[in-house]
Amino acid sequence: MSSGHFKQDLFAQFARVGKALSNGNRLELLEFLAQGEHSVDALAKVSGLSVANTSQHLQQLRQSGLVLSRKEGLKVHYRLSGEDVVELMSVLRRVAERHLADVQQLVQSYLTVKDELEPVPRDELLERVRDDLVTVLDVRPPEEYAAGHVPGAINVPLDELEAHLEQLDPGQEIVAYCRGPHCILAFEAVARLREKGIAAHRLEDGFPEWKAAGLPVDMAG
Amino acid sequence: MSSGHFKQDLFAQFARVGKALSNGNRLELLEFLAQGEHSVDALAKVSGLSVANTSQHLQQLRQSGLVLSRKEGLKVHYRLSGEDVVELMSVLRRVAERHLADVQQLVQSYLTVKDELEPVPRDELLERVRDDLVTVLDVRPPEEYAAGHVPGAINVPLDELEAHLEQLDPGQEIVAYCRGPHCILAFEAVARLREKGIAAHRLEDGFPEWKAAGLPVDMAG
DNA sequence: CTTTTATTCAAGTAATTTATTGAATAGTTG
DNA sequence: CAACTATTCAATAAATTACTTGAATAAAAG
Repeated sequence: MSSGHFKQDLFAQFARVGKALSNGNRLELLEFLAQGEHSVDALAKVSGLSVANTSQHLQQLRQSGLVLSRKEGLKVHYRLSGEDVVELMSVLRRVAERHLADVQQLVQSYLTVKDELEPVPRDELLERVRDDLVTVLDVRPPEEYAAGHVPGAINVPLDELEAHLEQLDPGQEIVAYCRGPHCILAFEAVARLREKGIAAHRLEDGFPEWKAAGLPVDMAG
Repeated sequence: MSSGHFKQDLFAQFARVGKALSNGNRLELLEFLAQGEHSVDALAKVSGLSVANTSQHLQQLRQSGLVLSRKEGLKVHYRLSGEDVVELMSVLRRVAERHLADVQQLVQSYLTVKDELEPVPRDELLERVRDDLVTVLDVRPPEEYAAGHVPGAINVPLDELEAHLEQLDPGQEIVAYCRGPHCILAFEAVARLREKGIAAHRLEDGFPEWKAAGLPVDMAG
């Protein structure tokens, strides 16, 4: 049993997962799936890809083991195959951010205020939520909020931020989060709140990382 | 500043790292690099690839930020750009093993004894080493052992195992490790030792994971 | 049973990737 | 400086990937 091929076969299998991560559009689809289950055409809409193309990418993801699908009536719903996929994406992000100058440049030019925002670590937020010291804002679309959110968080999509300003306790600190560590929505929300003189911070990562860390999650209402 | 392209640009960058992981030969090179620094032709030899091909793969890995290089005389030495790359490989492995049936099958058919070996977790080994309760065997080639190993470990390449048998305290438990969680050397060593009636176990992962976890490491001698 | 909707399939094209080969470069050694 | 060694570069062929287009399914609704 020449085990000489074993190593190569095994690495070839690992490479299947690597291949799934080798395309930007697939990574974007994975980030949407990390927010919760989505149908093919919902994913096609948010990603801006054609339906056929989206379907093909999703099938590749399924073959690589990163997602699972479920048919319900006309629709096919895709979801991540486990929380470990969120962890894989997180580590991929971190490695890229640490070792690729282009990523550092992109983050700097689009998320300029990054350093000034003093992001709040997950555990710290959890404590402050328990002690009722902060108002937590979920700035994602309502569907994603409904599929799961940080306990006690209020869903305020970015374009409704101004309308909700008056309902917020101006004395209490605000922490905003969205899809992930590089999601601009939370950055933008914090920037706008600070313009109004409100003490606002950003959660270090987004909801998927919160959930993957095993922290408590609220659904729907 | 239409930030609409930001997300796509960012994911395209992350995909550069994914691309680096999308080829089995590159993953094998990364595993060798996780044992320590290596020159191009050393990597070409161990991987069985042509020198030119190896060089090109290494350049791709460098462009993706996963490895760094250093020229010394005629030789160019490549190394991982950080311990986070080891973590990325670990998570990739774990995800593939958990969600790809083909991987489970491969592991089962080549590492059949896997379940019987009762792998020892890192922290547990560290304790037992401190209390001098175990003999630790590093079954990798001498060069890799020299570049770093578990403190107190004895370097016994697999083909010298029989010769060293008599030097081992038959009463004391043995823990063997090699390059990583799927490296056959340690599996093989444990199997042979057990045939001789010696109590032997396998370290859960290999040396790179031990080092990446921040546990103590000995060099050379 | 026809129409509509959501998804997949199949075919085709352009672009990219992998590995091979032989030449080019840079540093070392006799 | 001529010969040698380690690495990279450049050109190529074969295979794979990404996306588009239009047709094929399959379930639901009229």
